[in-house]
Amino acid sequence: MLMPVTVWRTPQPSGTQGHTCERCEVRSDALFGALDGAALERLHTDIAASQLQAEQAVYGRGSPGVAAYTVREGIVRFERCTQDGRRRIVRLAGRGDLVGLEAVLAQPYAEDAVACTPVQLCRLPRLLVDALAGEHAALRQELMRRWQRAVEQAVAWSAELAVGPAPLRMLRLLVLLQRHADDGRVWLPRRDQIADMLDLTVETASRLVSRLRREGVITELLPPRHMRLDGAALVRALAQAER
Amino acid sequence: MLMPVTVWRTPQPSGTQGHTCERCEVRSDALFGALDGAALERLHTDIAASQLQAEQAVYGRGSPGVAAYTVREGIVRFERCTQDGRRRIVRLAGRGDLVGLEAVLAQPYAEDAVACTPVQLCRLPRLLVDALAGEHAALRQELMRRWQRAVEQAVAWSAELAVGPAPLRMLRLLVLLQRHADDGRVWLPRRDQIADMLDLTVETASRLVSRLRREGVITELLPPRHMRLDGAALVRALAQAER
DNA sequence: CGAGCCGTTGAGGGGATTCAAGCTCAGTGG
DNA sequence: CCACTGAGCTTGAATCCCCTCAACGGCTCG
Repeated sequence: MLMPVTVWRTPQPSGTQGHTCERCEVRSDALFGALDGAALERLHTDIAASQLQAEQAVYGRGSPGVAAYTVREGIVRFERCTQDGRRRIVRLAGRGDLVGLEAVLAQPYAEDAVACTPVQLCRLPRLLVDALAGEHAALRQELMRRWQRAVEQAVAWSAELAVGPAPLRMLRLLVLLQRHADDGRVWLPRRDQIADMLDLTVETASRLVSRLRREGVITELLPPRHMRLDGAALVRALAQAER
Repeated sequence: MLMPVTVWRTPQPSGTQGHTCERCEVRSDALFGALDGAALERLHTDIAASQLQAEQAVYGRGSPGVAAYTVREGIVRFERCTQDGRRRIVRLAGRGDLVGLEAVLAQPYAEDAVACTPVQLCRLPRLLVDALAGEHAALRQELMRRWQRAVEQAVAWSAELAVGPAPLRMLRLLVLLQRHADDGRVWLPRRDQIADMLDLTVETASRLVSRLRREGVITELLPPRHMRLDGAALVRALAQAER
């Protein structure tokens, strides 16, 4: 099943292989930011950069974890199904985030990971990460920090997006999406995706978006799935909704 | 503020210091299960066992993380406050779980951790864990596994307990509590705590418990905060609620 | 006893869902 | 060219679930 290519402002990668980790634009955020030049030199020949279109899978729940991925550009979502078969979106990852950490433990992936926008990734094979972690204590430290961050994001998701009245949850989602903004253009999920993030029905999600559009908080852009956010109006709406 | 001591069936520790990690009843589940006898010997003189009453704090959000804790007995909850000041319970830990992992990274604790029942803990100072982790790769591996488990539990909480109709969420909570059962006696949280776990009001929580009691799923025991669960009835109720 | 905490139950209202219809837009094939 | 189709989104009306507000009972403790 092939998805239509949505136009999205992403810098083109110089190739699937030819970038150097030393000059990586997300190096300071990324896992290997902790390493020195020599280790990086050895490293970047083993790392493959890949690019995915929106709605393509990064990996699937249950498949053997052979690599983790650094998100260089774009947004990735984590999906899971409840026991009664309804899909739930449980977390988002953006630029600089590390996804599929369980691969480092040689465990199968715990969730489905899917690209929300066109996405650029760096593939970090387990064996490579293992080898480097054996030598570099700083890398081990950084790995553990990543895990801790994942815990905090998961907890924040359930403490912020899963509770309270629907309009408030929607506003909090907008705040989160704004953090992944690309030069003022913010990703606006499809209505059924919003519904699966906030535990709503498509209809309610649609009503909420419509209201925010009328109030000027959201301005939908072309192509679809893009918006501009009025930060001030968002803050105002939040302050009012939290009372 | 001192809490009344509720009677709860817990094996008494032999002392605050004198246990040997080698014979620890949770060793196979615990962090240091990965270590050999010699390392354990050196270890157990540095580890302090402590006992908390129900509702006593293990640690508080923001305070400097100087130690992680292994739960030897009892249940610990993690609390957090939303921006609008309402309390939320975001996760539970039980026998064999490791809490306060962020201390290993010398980070402040991310949440409040509070004993739900009388609790026995082993205190693992950061410096000790750091030192051992430097020497033993197996321990590092186990630490990372713990982090991964924490992520999965946090995700499961928001995917299972935070979504769907209230009766269903309540039943799923019972399933979770059952896993922490102590010889058939299951901890039954106070109504306001149930409310903070499932994002309900106290009244709704009370109504749900009452209904389950009438239906025979729950039998409340003395002293308060104890119950017996009818597993078969629970499964039946779940099957019906998930349709 | 009175006060306060914890739990329970009822009545009423509001917010989200359900059910239903209709819209726009892109792709398809006559 | 245009009818037809399906996906995504929107809107309305009716229903239902959970919240709000309120009162009350049991219990412990000062």
